[in-house]
Amino acid sequence: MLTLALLREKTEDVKKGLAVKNFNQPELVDEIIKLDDDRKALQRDRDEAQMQMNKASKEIGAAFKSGDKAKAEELKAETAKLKEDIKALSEKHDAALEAMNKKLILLPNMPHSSVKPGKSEEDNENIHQEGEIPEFSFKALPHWEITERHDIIDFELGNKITGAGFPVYKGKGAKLQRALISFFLDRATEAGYLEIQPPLVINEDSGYGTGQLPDKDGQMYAIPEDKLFLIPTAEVPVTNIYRNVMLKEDELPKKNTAYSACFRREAGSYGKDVRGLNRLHQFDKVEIVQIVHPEKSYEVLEEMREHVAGLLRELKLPFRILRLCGGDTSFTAALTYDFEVFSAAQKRWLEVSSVSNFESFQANRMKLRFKDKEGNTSLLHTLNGSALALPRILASLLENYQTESGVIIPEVLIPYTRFDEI
RNA sequence: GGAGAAAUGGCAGAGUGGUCGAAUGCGGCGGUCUUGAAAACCGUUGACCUUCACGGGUCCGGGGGUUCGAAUCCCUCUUUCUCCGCCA
Repeated sequence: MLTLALLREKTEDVKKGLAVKNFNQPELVDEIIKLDDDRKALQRDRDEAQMQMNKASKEIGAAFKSGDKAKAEELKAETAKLKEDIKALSEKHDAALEAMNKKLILLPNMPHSSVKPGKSEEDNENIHQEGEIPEFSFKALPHWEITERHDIIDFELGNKITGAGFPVYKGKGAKLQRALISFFLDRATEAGYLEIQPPLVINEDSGYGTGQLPDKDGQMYAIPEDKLFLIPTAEVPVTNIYRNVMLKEDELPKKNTAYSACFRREAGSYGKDVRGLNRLHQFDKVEIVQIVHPEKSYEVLEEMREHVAGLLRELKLPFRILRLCGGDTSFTAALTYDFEVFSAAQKRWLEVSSVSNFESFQANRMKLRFKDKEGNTSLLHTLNGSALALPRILASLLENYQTESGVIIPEVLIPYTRFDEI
């Protein structure tokens, strides 16, 4: 959620920024400011009435104490009108506040100045590419054939137990997955992140805090009976650790990492994109989250980007980094880098990580603030990134590292898998 | 799942209808003293909204109610603790 101060001070800049994100209701900004003006006027009136009421109550109390019952009763009669006024003004005030908030949460985050306009993923900017794309002297198999040949991931079995998009990992497939999780968590720990095991189920307040609610609930699996949701990413429970929190400046930065299963309904997905491990309803991911001083967040974004790049380098997977255009940058993000690995048999780039700076957008919703040395409070900045999402890493590992007879395990993973080929 | 008790400032813990945003202690910050530190002593120490400012308003787990007036009474939800039951 954008701050009212920003809307007021930089009204035109905000409108321009939102246009980069293809947000087409600039008039909302003016409406919000107008509603806030109304609200302030109503608050002044209500506070004035409340003050008189408080004064009268004290006088009544004093009258009773001094035994002047008649005077007390007289004063009491006078408060009736005040009471009505306060009630009416309060209701109007609350209505204006609610109307304003309803509109305010419709505004997406402002994009960073480096974000270029654009409609979709086609307009994303390729800013970096490295690693060698493997060549095969034999016919390379897509990962879903490799997994079937070696019986390490069973998609059919998942269909039986749950439905499409819930594969069953078996034997070396399960172990390779576990190895990757441990590898990623260890690297995050070495980089100073505190490992967290969060709940996989969240309440409405948490969904609201990170922006999945109120209007993206269609992407989450819900448990309506308990008003709970399965997490779409560990970002949600981990960032919500800091909901309604006041940190001290010297506690910054807060660095957390978490492995979790992630659940996504992926309503509207279809076609070849969903083949094999490319798009699942349940998948594993290691997430990194940082809560930082507002002046440091872009520096930290680069640090996180470098962390993710380092993982892919160690796995020796060819990858590229995209700076997302306005249209593809999520509602809550100011700047996002996507990481894609090349999957050698499908001959496709697969998204394996998304690293974003949310600036104060989430912090404002969550009331996540810090107190500086002068005692002033201000909003913190939040960032997160996948480091990394497992299924597509697994897909490209299987495809890129395949031999005619099997799959070689990347060297850095062997201490974790304790086998060197499949 | 059943029965009971509780939820107050960073922490501990008073406060059962009236100048209570809240005693006291600890902790934090500033100062006196000291070569320095400790101890002692003095002062200070929550958030939010509003105002150019003075000031005003709100907040004692969340929500609602009674009352001229609620931390205090009532309803409800949540959480914690104790006992019983069940259980990885």
